[in-house]
Amino acid sequence: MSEKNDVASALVKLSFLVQSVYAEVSEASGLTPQQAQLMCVLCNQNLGMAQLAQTLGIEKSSLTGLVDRVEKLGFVSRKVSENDARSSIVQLTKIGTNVVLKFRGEATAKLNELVACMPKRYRDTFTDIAGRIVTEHEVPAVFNQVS
Amino acid sequence: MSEKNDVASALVKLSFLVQSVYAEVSEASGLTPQQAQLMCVLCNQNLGMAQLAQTLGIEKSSLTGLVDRVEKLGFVSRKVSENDARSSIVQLTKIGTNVVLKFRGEATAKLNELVACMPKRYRDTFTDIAGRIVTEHEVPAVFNQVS
DNA sequence: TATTGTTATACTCTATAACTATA
DNA sequence: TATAGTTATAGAGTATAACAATA
Repeated sequence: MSEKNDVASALVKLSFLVQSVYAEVSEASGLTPQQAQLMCVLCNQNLGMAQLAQTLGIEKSSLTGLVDRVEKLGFVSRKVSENDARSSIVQLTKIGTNVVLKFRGEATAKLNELVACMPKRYRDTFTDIAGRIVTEHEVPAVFNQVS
Repeated sequence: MSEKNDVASALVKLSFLVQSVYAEVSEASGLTPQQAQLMCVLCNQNLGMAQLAQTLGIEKSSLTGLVDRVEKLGFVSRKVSENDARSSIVQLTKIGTNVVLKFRGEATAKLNELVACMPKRYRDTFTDIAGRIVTEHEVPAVFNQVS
């Protein structure tokens, strides 16, 4: 008995497929997926380490090294908060902004290719349903808009 | 301009949501996601290290440690191939089989919950479309059937 | 000589616990 | 005392390069 019609199986396979695209495009930008995710979060907002860790769903101590490495690449920088001398605000650099925009563009293109084989009507339906699923659950910020 | 209707964005968010469920259920079984994936692949077939590495998309040298750790947990075992003395065949142990079946059951349940809020008609449509997407692309084996 | 698998080494990501500095 | 962030330490996952054993 095949399970091609099993929702769970479809979700898992699809998610691994998308993750592989995400990883591939990250690498093409010289980033790990986690670094790309970090930079995507910072597209919209400059955040302190604590907020950033919470947004990414990792410990502050884990974030320290992650930011260190991306900072060493020159894509983000820390600045001391004006309101609170304890707080480090992390922000994209000029180069970092370009890198993440390129990343987002390429990822979007590759993901669109993934569904390009389907009729538009199907794509719209799929997008609608997928959108409903994610809006009804807590989803980590991973692909923020530059708005 | 919101991008709720953007396919790429929906795909990424959905994939991270599914990955978080996969990770959560793995942990509940005392496994890392990679260990769970390894065991899922072995549900259907006993494989040599080279084939297993290829299936998982990692280097043989990376697989050595991964199998070591799962073997230490008692969930898989290596046996020398009868045809080729160089080859180690990896197989699930009795306990390992129970663990992976439990993992699969819980993951399936949690993933079904994810779409439980949607009318059946929508779920079926979504499953159909997602199934088409993955069948038209190379998807790593991550949720094999026990058949 | 080619293939199978392991070892050595290095790096990224992650967590927990302990710490410093500031509020 | 509580919060922001870092450091120390440990372990998992990964890759590359070099190696041993077998085909």
